[in-house]
Amino acid sequence: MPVGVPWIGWLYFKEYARTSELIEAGGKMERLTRSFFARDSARVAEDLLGTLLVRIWNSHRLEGKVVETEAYYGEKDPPSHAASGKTERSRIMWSRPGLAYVYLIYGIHSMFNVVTEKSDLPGAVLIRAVEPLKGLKAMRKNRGRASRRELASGPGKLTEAFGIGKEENGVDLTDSRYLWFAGEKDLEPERIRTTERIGVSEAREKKLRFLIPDSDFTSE
DNA sequence: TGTGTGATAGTCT
DNA sequence: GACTATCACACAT
Repeated sequence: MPVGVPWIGWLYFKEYARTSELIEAGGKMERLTRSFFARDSARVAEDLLGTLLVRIWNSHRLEGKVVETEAYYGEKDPPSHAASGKTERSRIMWSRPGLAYVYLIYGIHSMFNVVTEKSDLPGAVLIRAVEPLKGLKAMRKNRGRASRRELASGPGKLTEAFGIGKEENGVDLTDSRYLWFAGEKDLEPERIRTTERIGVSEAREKKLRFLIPDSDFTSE
């Protein structure tokens, strides 16, 4: 047997144990389950505010409080990727609720969404900003020397800080060891402001952007 | 700069 | 006609 094999096994075990340790570090927060996401997109977007985005990245546990989201629907929602039917990229919006939908915009920025609604009904919620709580050092490794406010106060910044890219597309957030949402059983409902979505030219009348108005960590 | 779309052209049958 | 490949172009949660 090659000398390297036991080493690789040992490293793998160490990494597994370290990840398990990081997963356990959540305290009283419980992972959000499929039924949470299998609802109307706007309700999910609203209820995600105040929950925790948890990411295990490079043996670090990163946490951020969700402070800004946007809801997207299907055929009758022109700005949605699902509006023009299934494509190679957007087909995941029809899949199981609770999966991550990550796509590239402007060829550079990854956008992190979670699939909503019942299976076969397209829908998603874009996570637009989080308040960095844990793992700020690791986030700065990804983002450079950014202030706490600047680390994740926008959809592209957030994915960069949390190391979320196209590899995370299709990840089951109700099941993954590396990426999920968590919330307390009876989370105080947040004070919420609704506005029109950012960067959409159609369906402006729909107020489908949700944010915590007194947070310093939204994209405004 | 990746993705989707529409135009055009080529191949199969 | 059906299907595929290539390309130019517009535009982007």
